[in-house]
Amino acid sequence: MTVRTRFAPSPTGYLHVGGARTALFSWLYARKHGGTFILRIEDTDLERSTAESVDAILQGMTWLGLEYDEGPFYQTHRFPRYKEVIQQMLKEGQAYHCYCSKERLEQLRAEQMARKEKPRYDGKCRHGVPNPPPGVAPVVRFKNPLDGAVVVEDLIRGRVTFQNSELDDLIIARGDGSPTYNFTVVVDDMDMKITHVIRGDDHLNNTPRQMNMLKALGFTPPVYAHVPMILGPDGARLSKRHGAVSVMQYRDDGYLPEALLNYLARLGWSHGDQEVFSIDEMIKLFDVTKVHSSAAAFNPEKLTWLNQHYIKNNDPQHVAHHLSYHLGRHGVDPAAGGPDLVEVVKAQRERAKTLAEMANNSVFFYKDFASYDPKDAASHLKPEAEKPLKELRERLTALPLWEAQEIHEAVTAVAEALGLKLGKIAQPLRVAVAGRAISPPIDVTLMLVGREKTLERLDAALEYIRKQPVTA
RNA sequence: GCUCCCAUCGUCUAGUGGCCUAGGACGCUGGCCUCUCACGCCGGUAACAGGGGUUCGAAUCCCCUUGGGAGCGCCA
Repeated sequence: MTVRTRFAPSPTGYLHVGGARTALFSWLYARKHGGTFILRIEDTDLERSTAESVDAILQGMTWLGLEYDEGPFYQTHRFPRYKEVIQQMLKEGQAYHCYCSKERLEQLRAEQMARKEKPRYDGKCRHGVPNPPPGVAPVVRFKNPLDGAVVVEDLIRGRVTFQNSELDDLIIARGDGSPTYNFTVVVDDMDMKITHVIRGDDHLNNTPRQMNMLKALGFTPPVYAHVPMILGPDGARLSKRHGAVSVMQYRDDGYLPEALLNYLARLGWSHGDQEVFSIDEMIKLFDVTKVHSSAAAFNPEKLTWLNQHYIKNNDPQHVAHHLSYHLGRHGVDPAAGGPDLVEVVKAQRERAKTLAEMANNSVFFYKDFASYDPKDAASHLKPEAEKPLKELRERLTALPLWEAQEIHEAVTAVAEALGLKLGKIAQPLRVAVAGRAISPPIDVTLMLVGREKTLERLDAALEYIRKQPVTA
């Protein structure tokens, strides 16, 4: 039997990290077993579904690299099929028309709540309605078994038993004939021959109903795995007020997709003490069976640590590709001139936790800065820096080769000649060239900035120093 | 309220009856390295929710309590 998994988001917003995690788990499961991963858009809620959300979800999946083998299938395109199955169930007596008004249902619920009972449909129309009230468009309800139990052998939760007496006859088609969620899921999982349903555990309580319908339709239910939800750092359900929950927000904040994937996989799951997993390792080692059954809190610091790890250790070429997107947001096109981006990545990779940070710290390689960092200029571009900088300017101008090694020698030579510590000269130089006291090693920095720009900025700094009012 | 689920450092986790004076990682923190910022390296901090059992022996098995979560829609 070929494994077939699916990710079935409803397009009512962006792809959030919780959805990304269940998508990842489904994808991993399919890849691990040489199966098929299907994307299905559950857009039956016409009110809330939007085309923009579909795009956002697709974009998120693409950025993460979770490519699907089939789909996207849209439930709104499948209404004829749902109608067909509803007719069939009606004909076979597995479903029935219910004429109860919303008012009666509401009252019923209120009464049951008042009696401290679990609110549920009382089955009034289950055995037929002799005189249907005129003008009422009936809904269709599934005839749930009255007794017995449904046992879910959940890959993560283990055996979970539900008594049928706890379940009521759910509505599978609305008054206007449109199918409801729990029903479309059943038909789709059946038609798409889904073998493993990996989804959020908010669906665990829906599972027995879905299994009952599947059985009524003569289909063997798939294997289920309900993954616990993600909590915010404060232990409450992860939501917007915790900050970034959208996958694309993480891209814009400077995270690498593999870092997010690694973090998400490791959240609620582990393989011994291993923290870092390449995609291939995840496919090989990930075991949905070993996912914790308790909810896990999202820890942004650890994600950031992983991101830093990947920035530092991934192929610089790959990092550069993602970095150029962030430089673009600063109005810089690294392909249009300036130092080789890959070299910039190599110089910066150990000093950035995110690509947004790296981009921010790298624009000076490509673009002149408008002003110095005030504090750094005040502490380093002082009169006493004038002499070493002038001296340095001469040596740099005379350098036969513009290489880090030569530059380094020139800088140390000036320091020695003037009896200064390296920092006394490297820092003013750094501020002159980078605009502030933070940059890669000074020789590498100058090398990347280039001789022409370096001398230009050195002159500007000298000029700046001369223009400062002479104070103590 | 009812049904279902969950419970090891602040967080993610290892642990499946003796290897546990509970291990790793993030974070925080002391130190080293150092031209800045960092990286790196060495060290420290901190947990089995509580109570009963079972057992020679329990973080590991059972029960209760407490605490948390989800579901109970003509939403998905």
